[in-house]
Amino acid sequence: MKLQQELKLKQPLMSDNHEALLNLVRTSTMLLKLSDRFFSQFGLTDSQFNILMILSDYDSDGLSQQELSDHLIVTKSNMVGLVDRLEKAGYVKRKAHPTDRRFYRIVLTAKGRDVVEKVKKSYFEEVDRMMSVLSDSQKKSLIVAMERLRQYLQARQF
Amino acid sequence: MKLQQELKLKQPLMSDNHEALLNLVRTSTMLLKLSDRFFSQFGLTDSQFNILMILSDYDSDGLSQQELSDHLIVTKSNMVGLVDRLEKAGYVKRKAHPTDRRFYRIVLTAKGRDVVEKVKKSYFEEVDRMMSVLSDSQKKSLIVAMERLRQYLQARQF
DNA sequence: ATCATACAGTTTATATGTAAACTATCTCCG
DNA sequence: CGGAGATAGTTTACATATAAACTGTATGAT
Repeated sequence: MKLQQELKLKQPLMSDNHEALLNLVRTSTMLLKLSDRFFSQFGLTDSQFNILMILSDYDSDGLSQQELSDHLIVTKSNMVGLVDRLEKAGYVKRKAHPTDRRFYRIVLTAKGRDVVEKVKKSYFEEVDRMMSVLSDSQKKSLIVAMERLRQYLQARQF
Repeated sequence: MKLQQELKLKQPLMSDNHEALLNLVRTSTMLLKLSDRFFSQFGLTDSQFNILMILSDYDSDGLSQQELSDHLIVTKSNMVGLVDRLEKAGYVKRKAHPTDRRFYRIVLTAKGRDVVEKVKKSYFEEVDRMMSVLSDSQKKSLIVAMERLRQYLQARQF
């Protein structure tokens, strides 16, 4: 649906730029809510799943909380609570760094590895269902445009 | 930048669908953070600005908290705090509905109208700067794809 | 050697967001 | 009329997110 209708605005949107940005943000919000609802079946949140996914890619070495924060682009203060809850649920462990006592190494437990393997599969099926309405070329153009935009925003230090 | 590098993943992403979704969400998050940082200059948040924008489109009649929730796709329980803070800042007022005592009508104060007019102009300039790297046809394709995706997700009741 | 500086993690205060249970009010139907 | 159900807003409990101030640890330069 057109954004002007969705927002029930009396006046048309200001510019293509604003319309593109709002469409982007609004669609992303929708996808995030649907993902979160999907993960709630498994007692997980979107953020928690993403952390488990990244850890499963690194496995035995683990990552520090700071490194996890960098991957997910969240503050390290936010990561404290995220890891707390995952640890409480038994999915990850804080292991002491062998030489540097400032660090933890966050690693998946066996339980955590099981959960992420189970959820990963059905989440990707859900993603396929959600995104199936876009053509291959629409998806490719979208990826190119998003990469270009992020590249630009980073380079210009917005 | 490619997502696989950004996420420092050892393994490539699962599918075009997942790559498209992650690009979308990640770029949106970035734009939201930049917008929020922009609004913080004026002591506002992104959500607060959006509410003021919608109210300025409706003006004297105002909207109920439920209607505002519907516009912004947030729960009515969330709207309570948002309106509380805007009221405390003196930007909006809760006016009693003339006939139905369950409702408020949320209206802009003079101060609220001033703020939104001032911020709106420079925000749209900021949006133009942020989005300027995309070509007109990229923006148009993006808008079309996002509308199509939202339409589909709504129709399929995901 | 020690002292300044940098770095990892935590805490606190604040904002946004959800779901579920609650209160107050309204409306409609028998 | 009067009660059942719908509706608007609130509260509570929780998760996520930031910024800023803090603690503890490591490192490097003088």
